[in-house]
Amino acid sequence: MDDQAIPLDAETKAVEMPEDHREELRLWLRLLTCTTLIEGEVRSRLRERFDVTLPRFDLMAQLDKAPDGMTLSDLSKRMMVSNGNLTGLVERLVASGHILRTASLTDRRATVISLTESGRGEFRTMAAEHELWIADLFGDLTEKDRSDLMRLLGKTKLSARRAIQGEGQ
Amino acid sequence: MDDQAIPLDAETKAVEMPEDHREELRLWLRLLTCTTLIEGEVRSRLRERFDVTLPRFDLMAQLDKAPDGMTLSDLSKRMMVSNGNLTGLVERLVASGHILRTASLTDRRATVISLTESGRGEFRTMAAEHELWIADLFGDLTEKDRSDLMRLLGKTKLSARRAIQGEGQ
DNA sequence: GATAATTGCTTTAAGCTTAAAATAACTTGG
DNA sequence: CCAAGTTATTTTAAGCTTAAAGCAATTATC
Repeated sequence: MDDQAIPLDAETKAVEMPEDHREELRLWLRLLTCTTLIEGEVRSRLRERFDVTLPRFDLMAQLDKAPDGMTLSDLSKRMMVSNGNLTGLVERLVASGHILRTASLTDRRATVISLTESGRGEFRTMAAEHELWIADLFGDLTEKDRSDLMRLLGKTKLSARRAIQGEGQ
Repeated sequence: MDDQAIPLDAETKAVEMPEDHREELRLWLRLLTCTTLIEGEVRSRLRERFDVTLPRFDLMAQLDKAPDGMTLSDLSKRMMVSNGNLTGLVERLVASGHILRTASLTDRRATVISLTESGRGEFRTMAAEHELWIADLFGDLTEKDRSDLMRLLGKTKLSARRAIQGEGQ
């Protein structure tokens, strides 16, 4: 920690100098800005157009991909939200008739959640329009931009997972 | 909606066929996943390490960049959150001694928010460590990856803004 | 088969977030 | 000046979100 009087050569500097990571920070902030911007717009359009919240839409989107339903734990992992969060969300969606709870046949702790007929219908209608919004929001990117971005985000995802997994050691 | 018997050539198809935009949708979901993943990790480290929430940290980060303080409206725009949201957040940060409210000299409606001495000190300590976390989370990306990603996200940001601005017409 | 550890879910308390409505202060155009 | 419109902020109601604690059911281990 105490700086020696002896001057450091470039190589030593590269190793010893505390690098600044402002570039990564700016990258993170831009990533966050993009997401917040798009998410906010989608949220507001879902509300205006269908009077539905984003979390509700997200939950239904997961269920639409699982014709036989999913347990709360599966949903929790897929949606990356806490278990307790889902309890309330599911409650409200059951109350509004969009989803159904059934006791699991194989595990008496678990409940299986699935879309009702009308829930699925409503979701599909919203999803079709939602897809167009997304296409428009990303509309100025070329095909190549999109595939490059996809690849780089894939790499980012892996990097983050590595950093997160690695910490517990 | 009724399909004609006459087969469409490729060009006509490209124009008339309702394109599917699953690619853009997957891109959006991946963007969201990356952000959620990183944001969740940062949130949890801030809590464990400094017992502070992400919104509090974000607010202080804005203030640290504005030595003379900012009004609530400025903060609201920068942080992309609602005005009402800030009222409560600011209240709690004042209560904990991190920030200060002063009446604006030029506008009696407005209040100027700024960091206290200790608030700034605490923030800088957290920010230094936070920067290392981010560097680590993005650590598997090369210099080129990062600059490519930065550029593509910049393009995405502009595209989204265009789509959002354009809607009001 | 009994004990221990894990898993699935709910509850709780606290805080975050939004949209919408309300209040107060400022600005602008006659 | 003054009415009309805008801007800065707060309040409200509803819902979202998390972490942590707790309970019940399952799985693993001996």
